[in-house]
Amino acid sequence: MATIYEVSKLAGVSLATVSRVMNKNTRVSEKTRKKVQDAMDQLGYRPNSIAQSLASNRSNSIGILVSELHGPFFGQMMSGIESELRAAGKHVIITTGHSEQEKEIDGIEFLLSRNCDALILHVEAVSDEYLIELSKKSTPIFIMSRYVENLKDRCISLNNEMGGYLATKTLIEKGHSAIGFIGGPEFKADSRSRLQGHRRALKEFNLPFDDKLYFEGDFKETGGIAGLRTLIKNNDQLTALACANDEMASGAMKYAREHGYNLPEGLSIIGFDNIIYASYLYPTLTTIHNPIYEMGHMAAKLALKSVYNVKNLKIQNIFEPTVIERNSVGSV
Amino acid sequence: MATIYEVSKLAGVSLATVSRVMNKNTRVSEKTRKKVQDAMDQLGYRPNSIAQSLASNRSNSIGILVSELHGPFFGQMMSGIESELRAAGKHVIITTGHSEQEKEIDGIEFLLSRNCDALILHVEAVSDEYLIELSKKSTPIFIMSRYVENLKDRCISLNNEMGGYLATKTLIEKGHSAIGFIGGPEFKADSRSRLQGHRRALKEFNLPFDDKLYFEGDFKETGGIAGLRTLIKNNDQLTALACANDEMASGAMKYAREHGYNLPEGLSIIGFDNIIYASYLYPTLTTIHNPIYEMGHMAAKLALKSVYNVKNLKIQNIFEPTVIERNSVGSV
DNA sequence: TTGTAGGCGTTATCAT
DNA sequence: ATGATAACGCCTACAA
Repeated sequence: MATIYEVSKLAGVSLATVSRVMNKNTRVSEKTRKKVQDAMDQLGYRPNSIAQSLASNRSNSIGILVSELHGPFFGQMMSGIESELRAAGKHVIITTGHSEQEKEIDGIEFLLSRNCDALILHVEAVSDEYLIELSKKSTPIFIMSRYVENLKDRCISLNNEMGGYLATKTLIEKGHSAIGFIGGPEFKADSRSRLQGHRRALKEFNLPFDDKLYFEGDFKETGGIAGLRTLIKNNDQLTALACANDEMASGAMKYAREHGYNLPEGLSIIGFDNIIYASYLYPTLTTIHNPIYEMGHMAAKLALKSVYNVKNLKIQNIFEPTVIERNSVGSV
Repeated sequence: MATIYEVSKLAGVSLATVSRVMNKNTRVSEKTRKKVQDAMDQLGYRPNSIAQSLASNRSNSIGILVSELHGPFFGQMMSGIESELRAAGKHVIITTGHSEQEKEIDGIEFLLSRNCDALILHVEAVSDEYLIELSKKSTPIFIMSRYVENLKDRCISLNNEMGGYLATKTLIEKGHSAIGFIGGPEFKADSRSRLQGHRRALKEFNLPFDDKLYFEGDFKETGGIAGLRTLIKNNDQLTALACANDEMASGAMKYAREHGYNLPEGLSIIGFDNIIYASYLYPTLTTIHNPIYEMGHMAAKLALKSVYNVKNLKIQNIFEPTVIERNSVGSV
């Protein structure tokens, strides 16, 4: 790879001048600019961004930490962030935390060591305190899909409580009263909020919260299967089920169908997230829309605004969920 | 952030010694090692990997280029690569090409400029010649899910032709003869191979290939919908449909159901890829398994072996597809 | 075993 | 407008 030195030699100018035409800020005469440009083209010169980064303490790249690289949720999120950033000429460096504290911290430190200009984090295992400490360091951090009070203007999150509320309310309004709830892992704040919303809806309609109708799932298909099996065992009067995400809803649908339930007549199911294939399921899944792609965009905008001083960006920190009515919920 | 210089000062040793304890290769006395380690801990020292990379011309990270960050296919692929690499202490830098030549090249140059030790590419728009040229440069490249004859030992790919063949053969053996085929975009090599396999199966069973029963889709749900609509218009005797990927199969299933077909009695559908939610569909989708996660693992192993000299890794360049029988294909 | 010093490819601060 | 030259933080011969 050609270096700036060879370019300067071929163009007959100094290193500094070459650097100047690359970073089209300072003034260079049109004539020398052309000379340099020609030399660059001729040598097929590409700046070494590592060296740029070391010298300028700027990398034009933003670190992203997600729990997993697969799955519709993270896919949408990463896409949202990347498309916005790429349009602004910035790059992303993605790494994973696997929902484990040690790996999350490890990932963050990797990103930091790569001189990222900012970090966009979707972390689940790390504590609020850790994030607050981290935010005091020089690299700005932004938090996706999690609300930390002390860092609220750096968080882009969904009103999960409202989502949980809407899900259960939707079922109640269709006449259901024996409603099961399959939640996510309780160590995740999202899970707790969604459950809380469920409880609020029950309360509002004077329905009791029954431990026997609650199951702590894993946000995966298996959790939906195990959950429904358990809930049915606990209460065979069950007519409706709210799941804290669509994967679990899909698992529950599968279990229900395999055990002779007609959907939605025999059992109404509502999901959460509105992941891409919710509409591919049969019956198509009624669910709570989680605008994660838009939230990714917004996190990117927030970074662009506060790190690169891009102007005219309106920031919205909290997104509201909406009900997507499809065919998996029936009236009783 | 503390630098190596501060560590050396605090520990009372030279820069070189600190560097040595970091890169635990050369010998350092246990005593000084401990001194240095203590100084590091005390300062919360983290090496700046940018500087390391510039100085050593090694980044311990591997660049990955995928078409999109979302979607089950790429998710599985990235996960496969990342998990293998992470276990070996290497990191990934992911970027996207969006199936456009310019963006793919742009992405590759970004990765190159970040001093990646190797590149794992899933490129669709760039030419074989470009890849061959690229492979001559100093950064090794490995190619996912695409077969380039001159670079065959650097390719990890699926036998797509066989997959296409198996899909159609499966339908024929269930008694179908009026078989539609919704392919992927023809500029993609995968699409062409799958179509070719379809034609081979037809030929083997003495069935003619009929232009009216072929539709060039887009590998998305919409392609399945548009495709089935067109094929039905062209031939109302259609009893079976092979789709070049599961997304299109899912679109076709949706269209079919909305137009009064019973599945699979009225229409048999087979997909391709066996993406995660193929088994969530109703009826569960019979499809061709594409072991993309394993292929990701293998690409990572290939990189580890040839770039970092990791031993005892068996490399398999071509993977064979298998038929996954579920419930979307019926007998006629 | 440990230290010295030059170099990695840029940027940025001075001069000129 | 352009050119020297010192950083940036680390690695790695070469010396000691």
